[in-house]
Amino acid sequence: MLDDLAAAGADLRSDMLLLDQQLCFSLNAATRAFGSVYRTALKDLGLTYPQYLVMLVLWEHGELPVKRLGERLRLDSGTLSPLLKRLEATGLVARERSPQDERSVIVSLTPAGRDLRDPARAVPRHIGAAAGLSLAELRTLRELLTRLTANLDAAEA
Amino acid sequence: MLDDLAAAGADLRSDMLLLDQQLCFSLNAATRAFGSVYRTALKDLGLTYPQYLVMLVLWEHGELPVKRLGERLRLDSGTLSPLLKRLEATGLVARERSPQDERSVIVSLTPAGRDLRDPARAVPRHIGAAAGLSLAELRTLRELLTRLTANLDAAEA
DNA sequence: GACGATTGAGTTGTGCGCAATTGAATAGCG
DNA sequence: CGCTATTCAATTGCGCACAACTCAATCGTC
Repeated sequence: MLDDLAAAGADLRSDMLLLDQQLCFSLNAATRAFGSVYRTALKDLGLTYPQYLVMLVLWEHGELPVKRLGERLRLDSGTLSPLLKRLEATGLVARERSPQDERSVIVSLTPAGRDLRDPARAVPRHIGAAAGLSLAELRTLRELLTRLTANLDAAEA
Repeated sequence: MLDDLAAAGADLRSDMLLLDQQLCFSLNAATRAFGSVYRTALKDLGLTYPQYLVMLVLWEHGELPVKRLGERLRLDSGTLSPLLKRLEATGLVARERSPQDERSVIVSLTPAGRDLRDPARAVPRHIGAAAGLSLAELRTLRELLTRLTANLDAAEA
């Protein structure tokens, strides 16, 4: 089959297959390598990588319901609920039912959670250096990943 | 410090910080979106996404020790051992101690595992279509991810 | 206002990912 | 040869991710 296509001079499709397979390897490897560097960088802050991502959103937005947090991070309540309980247990975050809609839970920063923002500023600097890619390359990478995610999510639905 | 740089007309560094933060979001989102599409595509085969990655390596190499499998996939025995036990339980894979070196375990395909390769060929085609990126873009993406991983791993060590 | 449908969090169960540890087999050095 | 150090797989413990489900609150329609 591969020979047939090669013989036809159009191995574009088989290239696509190989690339896709290689892409799933490299995407997974990159995510875990990224996570690994973040993990060591976040160790002093007492945060895991996913917890740090949640804190980033909260530092940006101040407070918001679990639903919005999940949309922003592409995570559902099955993941967020226990994670937020842990963040609450460490005193970084507060959770309370919205008075307007008793179904939703508003997640907000405690003073300790806000105070963590400053020491956390060192983290992306460290990662940026370790990544070793140019600004243009990082931009390209982010843009491709964003489009890939949008396309995949659209195809899924 | 950020102000100093901005005053110098070079917010390249702060751009880097923002980009890095956005990159960790998009990288995570993309990985999970990818995994989600693979999950549904692999449902009929009875494989999870990580199990599929293991099978890909085995389909390519025939058989190899757990160590090599882990190097190829950037996974350690803590992840692979239970995963391989599950693949063994479903009858796709066999595990046996190497006679040359009793420490290492050789993982090989059973006939059922080999037979799964043909129906599995439909999977990357489906993902490639859902990705919605050009061949050139996929190539660029893979290349950037590979370099990113290499750089991060080097920085980690 | 009553009621079925929908929405938002939470829980449970399964599997992945990693750090830390264990234990057995091998390699290397004196 | 004997002893230590290293290597490899497996295990344990913890946290993340997701599917499936529960339950309460809200919305829509009548």
